[in-house]
Amino acid sequence: MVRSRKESISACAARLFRKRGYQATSMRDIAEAESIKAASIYNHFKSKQEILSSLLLRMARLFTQGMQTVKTSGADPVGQLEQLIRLHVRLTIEHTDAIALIAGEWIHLEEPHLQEYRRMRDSYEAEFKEILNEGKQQGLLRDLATDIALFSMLSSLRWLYSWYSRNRDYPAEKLEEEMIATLLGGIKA
Amino acid sequence: MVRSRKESISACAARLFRKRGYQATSMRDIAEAESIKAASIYNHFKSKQEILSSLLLRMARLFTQGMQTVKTSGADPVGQLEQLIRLHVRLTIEHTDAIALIAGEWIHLEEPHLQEYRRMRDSYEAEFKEILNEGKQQGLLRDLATDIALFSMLSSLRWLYSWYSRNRDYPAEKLEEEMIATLLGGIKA
DNA sequence: CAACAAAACTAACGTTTGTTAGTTTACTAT
DNA sequence: ATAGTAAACTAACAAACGTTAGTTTTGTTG
Repeated sequence: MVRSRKESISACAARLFRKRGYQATSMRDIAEAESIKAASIYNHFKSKQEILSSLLLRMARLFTQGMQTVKTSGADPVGQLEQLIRLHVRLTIEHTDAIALIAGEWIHLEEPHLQEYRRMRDSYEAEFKEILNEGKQQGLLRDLATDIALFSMLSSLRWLYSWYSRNRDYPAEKLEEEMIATLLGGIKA
Repeated sequence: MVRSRKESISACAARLFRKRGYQATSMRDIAEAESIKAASIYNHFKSKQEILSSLLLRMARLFTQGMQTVKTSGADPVGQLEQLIRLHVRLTIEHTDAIALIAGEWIHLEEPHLQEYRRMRDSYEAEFKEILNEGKQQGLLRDLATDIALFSMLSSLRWLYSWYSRNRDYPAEKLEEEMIATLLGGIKA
């Protein structure tokens, strides 16, 4: 499989943005890692900002699509939560660098990308919360402060990239099961 | 209570570093927010880097001291975990901006501060893990992958500042109890 | 082989940045 | 009052940044 120069720049930028931060990574840094000159990047991206926004919005779209799949799966709330955990684990493994940017680097998005990103993130979290509430209502989840449970789950899932980076040999399947046990074990009725 | 200019600059920088990131915050930004000129900051700090490192190392020291208090308290492992959760909640409430920097901005620390920060963080996490292992050994905690449970708890605690910023009116006492229920509920035997 | 487009290059621009040097103002202690 | 220190100021520099313009190389297509 041949990876286009554009994709290669994207992956490279994701790695550097993650390691040093968006602002601390210069176009010259990215170019050097690609063995080209900074000006050449502008044949593929119209700005540094576009590199960041394309990375973040792609991840946001993958999560949004994943949520749609889960909600139309017909599973009960607990089953849906399991599917969401698997979604996070898989995206984390497949896009470790890009997903790391979700934790902090999204603040460097400029308009109109920032608004779009926030909208998708907020929708995702709202739908996640809905599933938790439904589970509680159906008696499948024990009584708990929904927004604290939500924030707690999302924190762990958001941070997973960091743990996975230090444990790359951990089998995906096993990681999914452990995450489900850890995150759902405490809230199931 | 009079807050010295130095403390005022620290608090101001923490707020800006959190909002825009360390690299994206200029000395002129901090100065303007303090209604002084950038050069005047150098009467209180010898560099921008020193502002960041003083903020982060202070928080690291507070956590290290808290851990020491907990370990010498004589409580059983579950009691110690409860105390640690309370520690995180309190420090989060008292130092919301500075604690937010722990999530991502520490990567901008330069040597030798970076090494010192990492050492304290790693020690803290190792001692946290020890308590989990002891709890498991004493049959107080159910069987689980210790490092995944550890990472999951720390993720939630690290992210707490974000939730708290959107829910500043939530009573501290109640937040402590909810966090204990959510984080320990799933792992107690 | 000729023609064209894609993608690399060199060179330079205007800004912004952290920091320094030197000077002036404000406050405090004798 | 005066001396001395702390903390503000003005002015400037050298480096690094994102980006642009214009040119050359590379690769493909008729």
